[in-house]
Amino acid sequence: MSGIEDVALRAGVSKATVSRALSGRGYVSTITRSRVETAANELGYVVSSNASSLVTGRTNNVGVIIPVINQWFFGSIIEGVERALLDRGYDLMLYNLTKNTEARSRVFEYFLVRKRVDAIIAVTLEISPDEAASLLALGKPIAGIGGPLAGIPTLSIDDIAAARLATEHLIALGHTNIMHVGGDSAELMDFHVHSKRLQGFRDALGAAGLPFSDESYMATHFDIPGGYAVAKQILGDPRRRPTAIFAAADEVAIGVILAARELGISVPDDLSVIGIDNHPLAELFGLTSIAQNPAKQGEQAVDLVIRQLETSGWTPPSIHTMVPAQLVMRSSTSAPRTGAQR
Amino acid sequence: MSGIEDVALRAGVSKATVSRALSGRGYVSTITRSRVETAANELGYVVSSNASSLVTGRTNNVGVIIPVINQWFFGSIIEGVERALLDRGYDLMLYNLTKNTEARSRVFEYFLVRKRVDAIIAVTLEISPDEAASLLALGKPIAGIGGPLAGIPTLSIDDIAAARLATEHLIALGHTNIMHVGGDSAELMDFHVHSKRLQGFRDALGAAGLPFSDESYMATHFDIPGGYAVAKQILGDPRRRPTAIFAAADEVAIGVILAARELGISVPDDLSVIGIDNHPLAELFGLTSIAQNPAKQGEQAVDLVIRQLETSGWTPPSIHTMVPAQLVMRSSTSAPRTGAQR
DNA sequence: TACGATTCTGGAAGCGGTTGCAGACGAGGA
DNA sequence: TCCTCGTCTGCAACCGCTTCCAGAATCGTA
Repeated sequence: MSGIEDVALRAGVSKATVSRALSGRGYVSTITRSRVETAANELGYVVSSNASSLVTGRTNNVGVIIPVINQWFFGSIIEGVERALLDRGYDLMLYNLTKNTEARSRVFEYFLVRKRVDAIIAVTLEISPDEAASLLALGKPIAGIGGPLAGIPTLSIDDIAAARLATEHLIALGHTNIMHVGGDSAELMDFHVHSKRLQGFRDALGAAGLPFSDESYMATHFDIPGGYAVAKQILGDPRRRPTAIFAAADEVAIGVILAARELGISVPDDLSVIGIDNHPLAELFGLTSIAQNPAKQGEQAVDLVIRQLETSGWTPPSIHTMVPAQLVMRSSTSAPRTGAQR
Repeated sequence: MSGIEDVALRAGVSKATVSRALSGRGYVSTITRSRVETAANELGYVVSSNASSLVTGRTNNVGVIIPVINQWFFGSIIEGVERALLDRGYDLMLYNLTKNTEARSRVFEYFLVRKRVDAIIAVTLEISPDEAASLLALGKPIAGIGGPLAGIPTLSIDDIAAARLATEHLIALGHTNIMHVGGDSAELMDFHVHSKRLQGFRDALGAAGLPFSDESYMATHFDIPGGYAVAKQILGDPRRRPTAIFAAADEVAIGVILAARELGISVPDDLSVIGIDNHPLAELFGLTSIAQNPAKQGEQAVDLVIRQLETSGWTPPSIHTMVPAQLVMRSSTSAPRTGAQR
């Protein structure tokens, strides 16, 4: 474990020069720089980031707060964030913020405060005003992925538009009896997502002059079993059965398809299904979907905070950025069977 | 941003005493301690972990190296590790080590070296001897989840026994024509897993006097589409069709079930299917499985490294620990249709 | 009452870097 | 030739905490 002093000795220069040579700051002649570099290599020297941080005030760490890890959307975000951070030489500190208030407050009151991160990325966090305030109070660059967050620059697809797009696709195919299966507000995901996708659904129906009633919408868990369970209910009664279902997430849509198959309901002949996400399993189920790219959103969030960190005075151009989402057509949607409904 | 000096002033004591009071090390009278504590609270003081680390040499960070994030098994491990670490006051630094050699060597040569972590947890890493050596050379506590790793204490289920258990379950039901669908060695997962599960399968067949041939085994991607694709091939030819399939992971098994359903093959009447993991989706598909608990394995790995960190001289009792795995019976396995075979 | 053992506290020396400052040097312009 | 300016380097002062050491106060016991 050699220190900077050893390198200085071996290179025949002072600590200050070693520091300048290795960090690339200040004047160092090329000859000296290379002497220092070889000395450092020979000794296997590597700067103590602690000592360095202590004086510079920079940790080269970014904290990531995320409500779930084990779900495609969130896992992809982490992957994107991790890759982007490491590319830029930053380390990623992961905080899994579950609803469990004990662990939760600990993150806010203990972990985030200790001057260990330069910036924070908050992922679809349903946080209280108090918590948002305490994040802001840290005075560090923050970016969020997900719905608008008080005072924090965020990034997400336009959930309303995506839901409208999905619904319009069904309407364009000729469907008039469409149901929406959305997320349960008790879930960990930012509630904005659920309400916005419902909103987009309603908007599209309204624009097409189609009615919306309590029967047009059901909430469930945001996963395959959730979609399956609710579809079993919805599809059980043939008289009320819609000709199309817009699920707020692909996992839910896949659950719907599985339930339909079990009930002998043909997709898309008897029932069209569309989801949002373009989940890796969508291909296998031929699921039509609205594609979004969480890994890329993660990278963009990293951009947002790193840019604030590295170009002083820079602030994000807008408080909420919408990233694009497009329709990916597959075989789970088609025109309704003629005469089946109306 | 008040420092320890400010607290000392306000409490009317020296920096040394503040340090002792707040860290709980050394003698401090209760009255002084409480004065220091209120002063610290009033100022919103929190120690600079950098400064602290610099002198103590401890960072209170643990690095986690993991090949994939977005898969149930790996996501669960991260969740377990994260929870356990935060419980003990450690932060988690995440390194996603993909096959991509560029990013990979960067982790080994740059990130792990910088004295930023006290210990390392390596998850089912297929690492080269060089890489293993460079990990060991850090001189830090290490624990691994997955197959034996040269010189590194590891932790996993007994893959051979688990595979044997699964196969024996099928044999006990009366199956004699059993196929195994395993992982592709090109996958990111530690290759030991694949070969061991195959080994357990062969052992069980052998013990029951059943033949094993090249036709008894196929490899595929370790996910639902992988299982689906290979099952389409296997089940396509009725004459060669086995009465039971042991899939090396539940995701693969679910792919098999989906393929069987599409081909009109009844599970379990025409085909029994068993997997390993007890994946959350196993319930939905009625999948019989060998249950393991990756989150708990994560916690145990944390135990292993933290214990080494906090009790000097302690080393793990054994180089490789086997954690239990039990059979969970559901509806995807049953006796073969009488007369269907043999 | 005396004395050693314990408890408590402050001074000061680091931990391993970074950076302001000043001096030395060579080059270009007046 | 002299002066100025840009380049290069070392000295030394920190960054904010921990801990060794020594001295003071308190306590228990002979």
